[in-house]
Amino acid sequence: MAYHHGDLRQALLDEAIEVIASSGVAALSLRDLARRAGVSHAAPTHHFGDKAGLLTVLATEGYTQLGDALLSAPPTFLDQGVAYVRFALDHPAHFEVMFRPGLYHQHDPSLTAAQSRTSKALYSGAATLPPTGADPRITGLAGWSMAHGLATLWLSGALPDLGSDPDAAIRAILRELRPDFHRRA
Amino acid sequence: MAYHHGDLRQALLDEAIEVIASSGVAALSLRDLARRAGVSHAAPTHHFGDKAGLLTVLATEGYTQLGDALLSAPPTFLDQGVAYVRFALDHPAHFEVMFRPGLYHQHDPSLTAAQSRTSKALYSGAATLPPTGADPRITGLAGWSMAHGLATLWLSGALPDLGSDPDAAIRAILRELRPDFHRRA
DNA sequence: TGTACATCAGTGAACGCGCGTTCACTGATGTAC
DNA sequence: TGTACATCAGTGAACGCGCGTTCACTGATGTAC
Repeated sequence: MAYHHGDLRQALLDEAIEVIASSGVAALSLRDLARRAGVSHAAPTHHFGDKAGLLTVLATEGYTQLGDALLSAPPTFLDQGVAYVRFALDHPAHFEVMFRPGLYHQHDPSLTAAQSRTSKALYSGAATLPPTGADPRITGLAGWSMAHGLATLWLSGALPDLGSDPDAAIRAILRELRPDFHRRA
Repeated sequence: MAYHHGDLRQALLDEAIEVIASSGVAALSLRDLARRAGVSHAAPTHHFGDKAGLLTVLATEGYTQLGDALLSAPPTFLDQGVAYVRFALDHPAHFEVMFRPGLYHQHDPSLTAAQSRTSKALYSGAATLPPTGADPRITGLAGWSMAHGLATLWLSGALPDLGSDPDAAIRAILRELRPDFHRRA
């Protein structure tokens, strides 16, 4: 094996994603990542500074990718909601880390930039719902809560089996917010 | 100090709730609990067998109390939804443990009994919403997702400040599911 | 009322473990001339 | 084309730590007679 790994940084991130997705972030250790990458246990420090540094990278990646997904979906609550839940199911490791701010460097500049971009996209999605007299911020929170709760319950294994077409199930559930509107559309 | 603590079991549970609420379940250790209770570090084993045993007790308590809260609230989606979110905010430690089944003994009989009682209560709440043509199970999941997502986002600190009357904010958000129905009522 | 004995609750020492981080180091790579 | 040198990436030993669990034990409590 060569002394230089080639792309150790990315390899460590990939391993971390795998570990978190299958065993949760609590099971993550730098030494284990190094072991999996076939490298000495002190090597990761070189790329991330410390453990929180590695998780900061994952959180930033997560916010960026979620932002991309939201911005490239059709600008309707339903499509963006599906995109949100899909992101969580497809990238459970990123999703888990993102919502545990205690684990990473919350004030990292590129992290906060990604966060604010994503939260703007989030609110613009809910803004496409028809007004009902309520404060639109309330409507936005309702939509976000619904998508987030669905994703969270799904990932925690609390949901009953939803059949063979998860996307259809997600859509059907989200549609319950303002059923008349979506039926018309 | 007396050799016998008096009610060490409950004292350890109380300390655990405090630690989890303020630092997360990842920060929980049996040795730390023993230290806080002023007792030798091997004492907890005596009452809970192992760490997962202690968390099983917390999860069971949580499901029981959540079930109580749901069953004693008025039988409407809105009231039960508020009860759900309130439970999460008032008992964050229980709530956190409940939805991390990897941490406790999932097949403990009194745990599973509490769980099934609570999930029945949960579905009966959403069943009070007016039918819209959708499978009622779908409507139930929509309502549950919304309450759960709101609680989760709130606890993770992701939400913007919701003002001085949290209960009103919760109600306003949950009302966005079927606004017409609730307005009429 | 007194005594023997079983049971229960908590002790403290020891086990083996994996962890994050620091450190002086060495091998590999790339650049300047 | 060759050489000196700086920089970079990874090594491996060591640090100090807290953890869960096991174990033989002892002090306290309660019960039977």
